[in-house]
Amino acid sequence: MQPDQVSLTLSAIADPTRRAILVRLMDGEASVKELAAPFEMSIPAICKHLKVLEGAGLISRGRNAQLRPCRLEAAPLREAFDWIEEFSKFWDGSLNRLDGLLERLQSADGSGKKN
Amino acid sequence: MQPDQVSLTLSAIADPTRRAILVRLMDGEASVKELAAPFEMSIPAICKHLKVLEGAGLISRGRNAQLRPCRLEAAPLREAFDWIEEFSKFWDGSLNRLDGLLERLQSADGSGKKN
DNA sequence: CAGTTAGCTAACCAATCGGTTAGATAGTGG
DNA sequence: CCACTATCTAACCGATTGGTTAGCTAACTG
Repeated sequence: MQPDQVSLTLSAIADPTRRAILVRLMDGEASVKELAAPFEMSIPAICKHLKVLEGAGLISRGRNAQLRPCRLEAAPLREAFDWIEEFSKFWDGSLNRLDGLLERLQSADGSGKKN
Repeated sequence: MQPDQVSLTLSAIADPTRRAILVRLMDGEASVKELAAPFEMSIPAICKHLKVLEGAGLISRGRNAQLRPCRLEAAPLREAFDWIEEFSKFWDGSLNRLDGLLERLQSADGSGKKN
């Protein structure tokens, strides 16, 4: 059973090395060697991480001479972001986020629906 | 090396079963048996998932007779949410391509500090 | 051309993950 | 006390993960 896109995205960014790579790519394209520089692991290890990121659609690769520059593709993050956001009314404790406020207004307005 | 909290949170919610459990807990507390009901896996498998969620601080457990009710603890999600949010500017527009273009123009224009 | 550089694949390894079954533990209720 | 219910632990298993080294391909460079 192949995993859904949200699972793919979340497990890709669950690794700190891969998160650091994505953060680095916010500054713009980078080659594999450039991406590998800050880490103490081998280039093939970075290649594997890049493959995971590419498999999740979080980066795309170009071609420039013998370089294969990586570019950030943030679109899949949106779905993961939206999933987590559903829980925003449960942190901060007191429903003081806009979402929670709106929900309370709605349920106060309609016929006494839920608790 | 123990993983940081964000990695812990993200890998906990990278699993669809665990995400479904958290969604269920938005409706309120539930026992292990109740949480296990929608799934085709054994109770011990669910126990393991709950242990992962508890280890990430995403649920807390109570005690009520022989029941060990689970309660949603959404606070750790906020950090993960905040991390992803940093990328929001890259997913709504085609801003990232413009950004990359601008950067390439800049580095072509400025001192060739590359590679 | 030969040599160097960038990147990839293959094979291997230990550790972790996600599930199982079997059995232990603890609380409830006749 | 006995039986039942709910939950957890232990031991095991196959698949996946995250890393390694060795060796390959492709493109630039002198």
